[in-house]
Amino acid sequence: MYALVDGNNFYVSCERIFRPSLNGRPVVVLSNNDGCAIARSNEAKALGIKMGAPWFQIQHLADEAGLVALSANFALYGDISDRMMSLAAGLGHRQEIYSIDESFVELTGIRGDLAERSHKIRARILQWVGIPTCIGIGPTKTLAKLANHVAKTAERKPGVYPDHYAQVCHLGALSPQELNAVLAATEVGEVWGVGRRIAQQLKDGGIHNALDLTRVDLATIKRRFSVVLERTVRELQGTPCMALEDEPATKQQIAYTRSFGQSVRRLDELQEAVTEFACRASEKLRRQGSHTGQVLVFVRTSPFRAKDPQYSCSAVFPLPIPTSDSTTITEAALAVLDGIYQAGFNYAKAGVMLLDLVPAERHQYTLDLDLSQALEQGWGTALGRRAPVSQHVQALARERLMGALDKVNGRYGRGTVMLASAGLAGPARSWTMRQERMTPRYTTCWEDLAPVRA
DNA sequence: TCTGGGGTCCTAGGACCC
DNA sequence: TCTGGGGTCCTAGGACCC
Repeated sequence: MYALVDGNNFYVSCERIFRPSLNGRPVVVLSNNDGCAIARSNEAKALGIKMGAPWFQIQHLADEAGLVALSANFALYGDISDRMMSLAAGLGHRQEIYSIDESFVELTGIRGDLAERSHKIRARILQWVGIPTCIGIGPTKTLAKLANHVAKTAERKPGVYPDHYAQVCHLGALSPQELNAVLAATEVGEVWGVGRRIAQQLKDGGIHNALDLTRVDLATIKRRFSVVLERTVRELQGTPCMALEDEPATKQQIAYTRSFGQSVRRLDELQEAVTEFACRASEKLRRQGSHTGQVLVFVRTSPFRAKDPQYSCSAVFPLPIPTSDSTTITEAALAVLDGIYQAGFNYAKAGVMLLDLVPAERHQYTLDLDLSQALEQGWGTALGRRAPVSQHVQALARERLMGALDKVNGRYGRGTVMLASAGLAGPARSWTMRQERMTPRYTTCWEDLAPVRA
């Protein structure tokens, strides 16, 4: 049996902890660049604001309906998430942190009334951290997800499901008739793993709700769609196909991409941005203990500016020796940028992606063969050659330099030490993000600590 | 004027190999 | 006239997730 613990309207709830005056009001949290709504309070949803709605299209609601918009404050959300996760873990023995606001908890071996236990954990998270959550329980992860959807919907929209499923819903405790009623009341597109495209195709085929989906022919689903959807159907039928993954998997690629605060035309500005992005991606790479073998850079104009000439291009720089060194990665990224940059466009976005990741401890040395030597003296001699000792010493020194860089930036703040080609902070960096409604980093920064009045 | 970021997995098709 | 069978690897694109 699995539980899924999910923070309600998570980013908005984080903001409300430190600003209780936002309770009861329509609130949205905006994406980077204050571009569009990525989290909405129930009141904002009631105003008809859709997920991903561009801010400039809903801005009028600020005056008309008291809508409050805030810039995304990921330092705050990450810290609140850690606190919520540690309490949610108390529900069972093993936990998989699935996203910033969701975790699966395995309930195998837990005795007693699971729903009652969940209500207690829920109350604790609300009181100790300040985040309202919903908990769904089911025999598979897909059913736990569905139960969570039921718990949330029963709380927010009365009438769809029985009221007592609100906040905590335990599908494993239902009779077959009750379970079928829940599945029948759930649109097929709400099932985890069924997106917009597949939902439409299923509906065209007469499969409208989750109950319909449990009754399809597995072989047909596999043939017409994929093994992925087949797995979803099995899970919906109660057969576990997805295990709990409590060890976070090492990433296979690492990206740092951003839209610019305003469009950028000049190469030197793009060079600044790409330097910064390459360094940030390299930091992430070192944090997970990997080296990269390929650096990809892309630039593109905005598809929303239909009148602008459009351009989008990317290219890869293969590194002869995998590395996590910021300067090497940046040099590679800038070389790619030189190759793909075209003058005369309004660039809206760029990114650096690190591919072909390998564990840092797996060293790879260049073969450095001298072919003529090999032919004259045999392969053994040629392979026996070693790169000069100085090269290894240099590599070691670089590693320590990067370690020191990360430590300094970790302690004194990001950007304390950086590569000069990233440009100096200030108005000169025209490409930096717009964040005009940012709240303080209440829990992760001394200067931003909330004052308490007597 | 103004539209996010970061991932994963699967599949089909082509290149290539024996 | 008539041209096999089986396999791997890589890439691009599509679908999904939050």
